[in-house]
Amino acid sequence: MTESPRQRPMRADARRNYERIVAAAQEVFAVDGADASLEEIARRAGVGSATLHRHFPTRRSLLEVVFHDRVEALCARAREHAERSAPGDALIAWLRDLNIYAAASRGLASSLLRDGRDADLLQQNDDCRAMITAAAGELLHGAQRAGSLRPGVQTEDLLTLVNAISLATEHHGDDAQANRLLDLAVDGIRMPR
Amino acid sequence: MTESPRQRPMRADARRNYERIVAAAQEVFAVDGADASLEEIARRAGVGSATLHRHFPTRRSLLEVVFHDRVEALCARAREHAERSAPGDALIAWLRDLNIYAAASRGLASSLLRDGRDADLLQQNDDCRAMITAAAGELLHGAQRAGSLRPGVQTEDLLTLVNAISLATEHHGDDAQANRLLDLAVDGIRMPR
DNA sequence: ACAGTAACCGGAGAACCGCCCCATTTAGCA
DNA sequence: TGCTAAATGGGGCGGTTCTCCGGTTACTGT
Repeated sequence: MTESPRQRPMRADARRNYERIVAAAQEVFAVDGADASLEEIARRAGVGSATLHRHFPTRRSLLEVVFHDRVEALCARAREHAERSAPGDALIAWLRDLNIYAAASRGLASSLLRDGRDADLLQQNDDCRAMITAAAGELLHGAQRAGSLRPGVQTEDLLTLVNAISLATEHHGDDAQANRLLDLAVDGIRMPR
Repeated sequence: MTESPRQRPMRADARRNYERIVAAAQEVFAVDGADASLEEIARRAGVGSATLHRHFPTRRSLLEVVFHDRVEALCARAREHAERSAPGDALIAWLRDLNIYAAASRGLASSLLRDGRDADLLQQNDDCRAMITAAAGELLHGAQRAGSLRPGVQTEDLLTLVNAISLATEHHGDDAQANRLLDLAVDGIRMPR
């Protein structure tokens, strides 16, 4: 769905294969999670593995494209929450959305967020991460201005924490646990004094 | 260090290889993390890969043995905390220990905790997990009796949460972040009302 | 001391994986 | 229509986990 307009408009056959790969990846990732076999994706798309690797040099770049739309939807929800709810509630509600999304994506968000930093190959298409960070940052700012958050909470940390919860729970396939853990993190383990 | 006393006492050569493998695994896991190549471990131990797989049918069973000692030390610290500090503080302090331990172990605790549940092969040697759960459970009970914890906090959830933080941060190699995230989880994201 | 036997070993091989080279095909322009 | 640069994908390489099985070796009972 989302193509990258290079300098030249991309040849018709290239475009066709590109889209086939994305479609296949969508299916396979949904079933096997983000660590699915790229070979299998190529096979199902009916292209050689070399073609897949040419279009998507890294696994991450493929994930990026496959989930661009969903991430966009998620960010749209952030805006909705911001309009509908009080700043503090909006952030919390959206964190819940994010958690559900990540859990449903079988390690995807995890993979997207995880090596955002440690990928030395900077400046690779960080689209999804950037969008999520932006959405989170805005909600967080609002909540902070309204005084609904503990001071010193960083956007980066918040995202990593939610991501951590998804990472740890997705293997259990246990959505309820993911929600419990988020509640725990939101209100804290310790009794407020 | 820790051998499993089967029905028969294990032949001398078997014992020797077993220990060589554990020693090699210790080194290799420390360098490459919990997903290190088993082949490499066998190579370094000077045994065939079949021998490794006979002694340790799963990667997890190897990790189990390699980190038994460290986990024991960690549980000992739990007892120390329980004696020295107020129940609530003891738990929090120990969670910090656990977090540091997990971070230092390069994905080990993660791997140990992660598939504790989803491993269908029940009744495989769950030693480490059991020890940690027991230690955590005791501290948690104490803290709960003293009223220092929010009600409804489960041992399982607590461990998973700390584990999640380690999982998410270890790739950054950023201990400071791990600590910040734990603080966040302990006191909560939201302002107490 | 010396079998005999059961336990143990490890090389080789099957079935995967990601990644890349490069001879071949093909789309689009003139 | 014919030329050229772009795109393709089979097949190879080096890696993984895990298993089979013929050969070796440590223990045991006489």
